[in-house]
Amino acid sequence: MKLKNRPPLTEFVAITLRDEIFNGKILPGDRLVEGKISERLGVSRIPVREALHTLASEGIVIIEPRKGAVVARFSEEQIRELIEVRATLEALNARLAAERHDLHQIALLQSILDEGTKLTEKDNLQRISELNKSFHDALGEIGANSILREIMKSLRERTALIFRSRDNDYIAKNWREHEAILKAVIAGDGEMAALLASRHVYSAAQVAGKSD
Amino acid sequence: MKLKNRPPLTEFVAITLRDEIFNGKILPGDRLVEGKISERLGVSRIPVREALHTLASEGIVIIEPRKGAVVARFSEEQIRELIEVRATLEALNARLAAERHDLHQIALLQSILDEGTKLTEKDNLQRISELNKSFHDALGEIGANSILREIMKSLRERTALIFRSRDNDYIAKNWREHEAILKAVIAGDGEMAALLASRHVYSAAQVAGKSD
DNA sequence: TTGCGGCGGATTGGATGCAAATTTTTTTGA
DNA sequence: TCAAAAAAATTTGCATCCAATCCGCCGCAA
Repeated sequence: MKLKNRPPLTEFVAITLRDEIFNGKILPGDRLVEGKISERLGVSRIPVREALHTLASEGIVIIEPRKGAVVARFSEEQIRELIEVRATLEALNARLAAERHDLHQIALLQSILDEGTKLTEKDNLQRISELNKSFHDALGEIGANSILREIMKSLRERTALIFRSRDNDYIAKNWREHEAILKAVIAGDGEMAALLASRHVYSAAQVAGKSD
Repeated sequence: MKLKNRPPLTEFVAITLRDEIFNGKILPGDRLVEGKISERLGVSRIPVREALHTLASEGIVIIEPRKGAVVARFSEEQIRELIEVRATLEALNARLAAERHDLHQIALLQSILDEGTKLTEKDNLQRISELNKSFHDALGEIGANSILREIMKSLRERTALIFRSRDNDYIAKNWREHEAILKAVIAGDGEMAALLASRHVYSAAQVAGKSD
């Protein structure tokens, strides 16, 4: 079969920009000027415009009519709100995963967790960050609610934009919490899984937030 | 004097299409061809494309690269998922509203409900449908979580796309449930408000779903 | 100095045109 | 007769161009 399916430029632009935003090359509040970006990436403004629209729908950039696009900045209030919603949805997802109780997928989750637990000892931050995503992805797949998954993806992206700090203590704590959530899921204890997942979000937010 | 702040055409197109979709002029599964729409509305394809993207981000149309846009159709599975997520978030919002307990805004909500309760007796469907929206909007404002509000807007649009049937019994039942939710909010009983709001979603889904 | 109004560059909104891909129709071959 | 291949017609993706608008700068007057 032919693999002609060339990905649209707009997607390339969206991926590139998302990457630059999450890697800190473009900072919250920075303007995203269509002309500059199109020139830099060697495409016309059209795919850039569409990519900006896509990023806007994901909530990581804000477009104001006739003003242009800027990387989203979140007020303290919005951060609180984001956490609140995300905690609720992570809880829902964890509950669904626990109630579904698919042994095969749980095994996958367990393997991811095992690797992560080992890695916390030699702090390979890059790999752990990947595993962090894998953990959530897998949990989302088990929860098996595509609507939920889509919404949480957007919420995670936005929180990732806010919380970038990662120290070793945090990573270890993070994995202990993941482990606890997994155990509840394995045990089929939906209530517990939900509670832990919710607290996990608040806990992560607290670590990343202003130190007091 | 000067017509500043002229709304972008893309917005006009988006509103028009949304309207046509919700009024059944365009049905789920129908193709949305850029050229046809642009010709029909007397604009170029560019604003149409952007409008389609906007609708896609709201989940009411599906865009496949190089294939075009189609009004979203939902599988039984996706409907179940939609209800599940929406119930959880409506519950969260009701709880937040109850806990917030803003007397001024509660009065507004009460007035909306009073009108609705009267109207159920003379079944003015159009007005009631508007009030239904007002009720949810107001509750969302009291809940005061902008992130949540945005997500629920999208979820409600999608469920509205699915559940169109309205008979008088349903409307009366609907308002009784709204009333119960309101009372819980007024009493500041977050748990109860959450529970009722969640059940309300399932109840509405059941009425609208396949009759058994 | 400070506020105000207009001027010019920068930037977004929208139109048009064309190539590539997709869908539909027609033709062809068993 | 019908399925597969080829051709035609749609339709999308993208580039380029023009108009409308915004923003900062400057001069000017109070």
